[in-house]
Amino acid sequence: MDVRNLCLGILTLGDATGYEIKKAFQDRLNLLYDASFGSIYPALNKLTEEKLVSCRAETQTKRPDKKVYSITEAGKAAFIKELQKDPLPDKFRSDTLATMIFTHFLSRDQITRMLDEYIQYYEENINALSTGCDLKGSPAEQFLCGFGVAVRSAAINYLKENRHLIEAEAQQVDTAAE
Amino acid sequence: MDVRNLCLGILTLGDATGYEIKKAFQDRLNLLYDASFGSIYPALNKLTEEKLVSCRAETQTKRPDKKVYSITEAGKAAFIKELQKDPLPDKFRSDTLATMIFTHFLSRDQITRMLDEYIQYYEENINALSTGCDLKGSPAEQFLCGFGVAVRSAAINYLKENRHLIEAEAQQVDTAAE
DNA sequence: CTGTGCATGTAAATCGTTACATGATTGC
DNA sequence: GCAATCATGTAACGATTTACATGCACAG
Repeated sequence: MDVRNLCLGILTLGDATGYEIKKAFQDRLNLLYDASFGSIYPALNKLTEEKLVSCRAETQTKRPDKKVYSITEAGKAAFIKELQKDPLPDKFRSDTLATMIFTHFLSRDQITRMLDEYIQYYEENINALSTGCDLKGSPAEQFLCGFGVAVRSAAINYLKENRHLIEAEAQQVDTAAE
Repeated sequence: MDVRNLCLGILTLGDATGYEIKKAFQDRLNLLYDASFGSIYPALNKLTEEKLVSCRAETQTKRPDKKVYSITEAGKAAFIKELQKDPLPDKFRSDTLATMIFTHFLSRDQITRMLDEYIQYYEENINALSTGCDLKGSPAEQFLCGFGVAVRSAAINYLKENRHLIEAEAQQVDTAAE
């Protein structure tokens, strides 16, 4: 699923402008996928060319003109076909966790700070998910929200309960260096 | 942290060939970062140019020649400097979860199959982590392993306990369609 | 006799972000 | 006055993957 197909998917939920699609990426696909204007607008132009979406211009007096996109029947069919494909495996990349392999090069304070910030980062994630999903959203979206919260809560718990394992290690290094 | 710096980091743990570094990505950075030969070899050549690693050729009779890389003092310093930087935020992208937003386009069987495969995928992840981290590895690596297992276990639990939320939804659609 | 492991590398293609370009409006 | 929101787009750049190119050894 690339930006192109996700734009198509978002348009199955209702007409939208490129700007609104970008917001949908932030709201509905929150923490799951992000896309910049630099990828959304070209995708939308290409989809229009291929007749998978149609576009009507709305002139506005006090704002720049809008281009409102709607998915076509052909677009809907293409998207449903895309959904049939086997999903690609998840991709996860964490700078913080990769750094932790090399904690022996860091001071205890640095490790502590890194862990604190990582925990805080996950807590912010949870807040963003909770406020974004309370009440509003389809059952599927609530399910996904709950998933995000469950996984991040587990991460926080693990970090809090086991951080001493790598902090203690650094302590020893500090002591040994004296 | 790009491939370049991770190669440097892996070389702080001992000399290695490009081929062995690739394996280290799979073993030590398992599920955290992957890199292909197409990125490792050019990175190693560049690092050699910059004198951050040194390279000695080992001719082998029954195998192609090896190039064994060692990190230099300058390389070690550069890597430690890199570690001081604020880590970039995590990146997570899941095709499967993104697909789930659009479960209303899928049949109940498809949803069930997708969930089964996703759970199985996480279970395989956990097996890979467990076998890879039992006994061997530094405390930091064991900590990371434990983290991976904790997070994935939570994911599996959530999926098992809440899958009915999106499966039930599909049921209703099927029934309504009759 | 076929697949897997060892071993290195290049070039093209992919997919995306960042920065740039433009400009009005509204809230603090 | 300054930041944020609305609104669209292009071009350059970046990082990495994929496919290609080559080749021997060993196990099943």
